[in-house]
Amino acid sequence: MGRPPCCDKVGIKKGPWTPEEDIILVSYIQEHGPGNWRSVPTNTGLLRCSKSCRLRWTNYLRPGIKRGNFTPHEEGMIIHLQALLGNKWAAIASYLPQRTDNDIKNYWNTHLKKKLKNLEPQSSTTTSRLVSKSSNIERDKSLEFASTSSSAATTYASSTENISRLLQGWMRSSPKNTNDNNNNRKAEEEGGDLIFREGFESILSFEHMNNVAWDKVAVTTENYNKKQKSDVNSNSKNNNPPLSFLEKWLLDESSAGQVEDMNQMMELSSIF
DNA sequence: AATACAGTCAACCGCCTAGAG
DNA sequence: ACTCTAGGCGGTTGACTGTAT
Repeated sequence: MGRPPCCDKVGIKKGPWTPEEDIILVSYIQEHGPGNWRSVPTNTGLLRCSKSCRLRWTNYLRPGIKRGNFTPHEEGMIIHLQALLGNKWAAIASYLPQRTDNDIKNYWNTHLKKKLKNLEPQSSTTTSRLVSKSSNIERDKSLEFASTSSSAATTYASSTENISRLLQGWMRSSPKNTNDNNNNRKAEEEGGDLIFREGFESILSFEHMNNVAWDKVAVTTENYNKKQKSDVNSNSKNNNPPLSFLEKWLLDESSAGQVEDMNQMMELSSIF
């Protein structure tokens, strides 16, 4: 007898999410906070399984997600961390809070693997040299992340982004924002209200919006912030090394590529 | 213009784990 | 101590788009 499905698959919808579904999910999470995914389909009427709801939230709708091109620094961090941790995408993502594990995994599989393979004959000795090389190659490229390399699903991708921006607008409006969140969004602060408004107006322009409980898609961020707090607490219990060290190492842009040999890499590995 | 091929990425599948009962 | 289940994770798939021929 095989493992039972995570949810009753009869009548479960699959495939890409629609804007309407996103709004329903976002409004529900806004009210109840993320978690208890099992009850989400039941309570919202979404014909999606709980896993699908969780995935959609964590990978696309969650506030603070950065979409689009990876910067050379992010790229370097991913390469460093992949060398240290292996394909532990969730662990790697925990050091790139604006990126999702899925995004990092996709980026690794589609870009970095290839890039490292191409560089391998020239420099097989150290990961960090690879980082340095790849960083240099990309250094002159734009750091902007507004447009993605592929325009796949462009129409709806922008809608998703708008939902995310809307949520960021909520987060900004909350006095409980963490310093980290504030720092991460520093660049977005300029014109933030405009972005918020644009996102909001864009969402309002969707068809079929009459069915959405807009009174629920409202001001309070209490539940979400509570969850965020508890997530911060639970993160302190995970197996990751102290962020203070990694911050020093990873977040110091100038240090990228300065670790010259594998011995140093191994020293770093030993803390894990 | 039509077709084939390659690249990208959102979403699914199934296994693993932690925690509740 | 054991079972059950929700949530988390990594691997993989398939739809879609862009590019080459």
